[in-house]
Amino acid sequence: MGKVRLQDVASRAGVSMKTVSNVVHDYPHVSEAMRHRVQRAIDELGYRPNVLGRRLATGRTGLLALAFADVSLPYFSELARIVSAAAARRGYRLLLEQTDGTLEGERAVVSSSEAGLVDGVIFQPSVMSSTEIAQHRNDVPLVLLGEGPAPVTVDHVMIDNAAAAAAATTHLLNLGRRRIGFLGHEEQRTSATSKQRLRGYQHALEEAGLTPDLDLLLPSKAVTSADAVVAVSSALDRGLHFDGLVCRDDLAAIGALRALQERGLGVPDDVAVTGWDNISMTSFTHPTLTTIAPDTLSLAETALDLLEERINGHDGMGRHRIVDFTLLARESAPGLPAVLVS
Amino acid sequence: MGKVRLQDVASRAGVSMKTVSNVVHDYPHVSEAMRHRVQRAIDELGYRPNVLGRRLATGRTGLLALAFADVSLPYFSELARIVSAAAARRGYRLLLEQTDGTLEGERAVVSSSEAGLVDGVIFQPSVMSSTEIAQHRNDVPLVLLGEGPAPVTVDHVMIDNAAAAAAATTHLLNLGRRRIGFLGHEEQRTSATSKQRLRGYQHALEEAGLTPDLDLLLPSKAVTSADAVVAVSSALDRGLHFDGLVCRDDLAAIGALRALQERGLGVPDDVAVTGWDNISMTSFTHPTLTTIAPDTLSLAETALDLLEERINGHDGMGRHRIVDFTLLARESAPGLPAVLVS
DNA sequence: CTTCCATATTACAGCGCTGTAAATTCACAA
DNA sequence: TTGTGAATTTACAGCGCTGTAATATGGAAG
Repeated sequence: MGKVRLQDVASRAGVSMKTVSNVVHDYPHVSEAMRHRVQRAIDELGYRPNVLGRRLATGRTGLLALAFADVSLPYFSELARIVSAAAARRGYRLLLEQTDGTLEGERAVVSSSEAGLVDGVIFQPSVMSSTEIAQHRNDVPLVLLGEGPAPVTVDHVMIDNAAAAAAATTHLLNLGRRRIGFLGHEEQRTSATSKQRLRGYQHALEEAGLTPDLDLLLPSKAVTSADAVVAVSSALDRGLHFDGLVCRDDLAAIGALRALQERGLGVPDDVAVTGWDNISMTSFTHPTLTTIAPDTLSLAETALDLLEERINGHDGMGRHRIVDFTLLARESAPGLPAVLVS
Repeated sequence: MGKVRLQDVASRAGVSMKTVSNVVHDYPHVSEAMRHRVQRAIDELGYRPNVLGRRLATGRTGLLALAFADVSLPYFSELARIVSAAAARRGYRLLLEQTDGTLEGERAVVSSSEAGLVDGVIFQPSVMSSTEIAQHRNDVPLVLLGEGPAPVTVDHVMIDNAAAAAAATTHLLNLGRRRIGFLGHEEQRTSATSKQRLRGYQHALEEAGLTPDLDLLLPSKAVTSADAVVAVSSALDRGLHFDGLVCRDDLAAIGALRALQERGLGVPDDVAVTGWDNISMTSFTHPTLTTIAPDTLSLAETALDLLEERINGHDGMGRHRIVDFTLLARESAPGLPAVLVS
C-alpha cells in the first residue's frame, strides 16, 4: 500500500488513466456512471495522487515559500501563520525557509539552488542589498517584504516605516515627554529597517522643535530582548536620563520593560515605552505595550496578490505597495485613542 | 532562463546527460578534465537541478514535514526552529504544516491526501485519538511528538509529563506553599497533555500529604494567555485563595502573571507561579518565570533519528522514547537550584 | 603491437502524471 | 436505417531526472 498508481486504478476500473485523472480533477465531461465506477476503484485501492508526478506534468507544485530570518521570532511566526492561512485559502501550501539573517542564507533563498520545488517565494531580507537581490537570476516569482530598499525590478510590500516611527515618537511627545530615546537598532551595519525608523524618529523630534541627542540612541547588539536589557541597563548605569523610549520592535521593548523594572523605574510614569509589530505577547506584558501594529493581514494578501500575478505570467516592472499600520496605545504609553495613519 | 535542463548542459558540454548528472552529484568515477568541462557548462548556463525530476526518479524529496497546531504559539515556533536546524544538518528541509488543532486538520496530516511530497512526517497531535492515528493508512514514515497516547505501532517521543508536573508542584511545596492551583487545562475535552500534567500535580500533592481541592483547578477556555487572564481573574473575583500556581504552559503562566498583577498580588510573594515549555519570553517577564524546560534539542534529534530509520526502511513496532526535562527556578518561584530529572 | 582489464562514459527506460489530439460512443433527426 | 454533431473516452508523448546495464577508452602487461 501507499504504492497505488493511477494506472492501478485505471486497470481496476477498466478505463484509461486519463479518465481516472479526469475524475480526480472533477473534469466536467465525465458521465455519472463512469465517475462512480472510478471513484469506487479509487476508494477501494486507497489511491492518493502523487504531487510530484503531477507537478512534473503541469509545472506547478502548489507550494509557496516564505523566507525570513528566524521562525522563532514572534513577529515572523505570527506573520507565517497569517500568510499560511491566506495561502491556504488560495490553494497553496507554505514552505517556511529560514535564513538565520545571514548573507549566505539569504543568497540561498534568491538563487534557489534547487529550482522547481515552489511556485513562488515571499522573502523578507535582513542583510542582502537591493542591488544584490536584483542581480540574482530569478527563475522563480519573487515578492519582497519589509523595509529593505527593494530593487525596482522586484515586487515589494511594506509599511511606511518612517511615518510609523514618527507616529510613535509623536505619541510620546504628546504625552509631554521630551527626552525620548531610540532603542534597538543594530550596533554596526544598521539595517535598512532601523535606518528608516530612526529617520522617522528624528523627523518627529525636529518637527516638535527638539534637537535629537545622539546619546539617546541606544543600539543593541542583536535583535533580542536580552540585548535590549543590556543596552538599557548600561545606559542607566552611565547615568543617562530619558522619559520616553521608542523601541525598534516589541522584543526590544519587552527587554526595556524588564531593564527599567529592575532599576525600579516605573512605566509609563518614569519612562513611556513604545514597541513595534504588535506581537501577541504585547497584550500580556506588565504593563501592556503600546506598539505599532502593521496591517499584517493586508500585507499577506497584497504579497500573495502580487505573487500570484507573477506566477500567472505577469512580467512588468516591480510594483511597490504600502500597507497601513495602526498605533495601538496601551499602558506603557497611554493616552490617545488608536490612530490610523496610512 | 530558469529553463535550463540537464540536456542543455549535456549538449553544451558535448557529453551525455548522465555524465552531467554524475558531476552534479560528485559521483567518484568522473575524470578531472570532464568534471571541469561539465562544471563550466553548468556555470555558463546557470543550470539548477530540478528537484521534482530528481524526486520522481529517486523516490525522495529531501523534505520532511513538521505538523502541529499553530506556528504562532511560541513553543511550536521555537521547536520548529530547532527541528529545522537539526533537519538541515541531515540534509533535509522542513515543511511546516498547521492543523489549527482541529480534527479535520489533523486528519489531513495523517492521511496525507497528497502523497509523495515529503519523505517523512513529525507530528504533534492535539485532538486526534491514538486509535484513529493508528487506523490511518500510513504511506509515509511518521513520528509522533508530545503527550497524546501514541498507538503502539507508531514511533513516539515525549517527556515524562506526570513527572515534570510533579516536579513543578513539589518545587512550590518546598517553598512552603500549601494552596497550590493548577491553571490552564482545557475546560471540556481535557487533552491528554493536560490530563498527564494534572495527574503529576495531584500525585505530588498527595505525596506531601495534602488533599487536592477541586476548586483549585482553574480550567482555561483555550490555550492562550488571554483565556488564562480570564480564568485567574474570575477565580480571584469569586474569592478563591491560593499561594501557588502550576500552569499548564508558559502562555497560561504569563496570563496568570498579568491577572495577579492587575489585582495587586505579588509574584512570588503572594503567589508563586510555574510555567511549562521554557519559551524564550519567560526570561523577560516581570518577574522571570520558573518553568519546565523540555530538552527540545534532544527531542528533535531523537525524533529525526527514528524518522530517518523509518525512511530507510525500518519496519518494526513503534518505539517510544522519553527525553529529559529540567525545572528552571527563576523569580516567579525561586529557591532551589536547577534540578535535573529524567 | 596485441590483449586485457579497470575505469570512464553513454543509451535507454521509466518514475507518476496530464495535455493534446484523435477515436469512440451516443442521442436524435432525417 | 443512416447520418450528424456533441459528449465521452482513450492513446500517446513527454515533463526532468537517475539507475542499470552496456559500451568505449586507455594504460599496463604480454
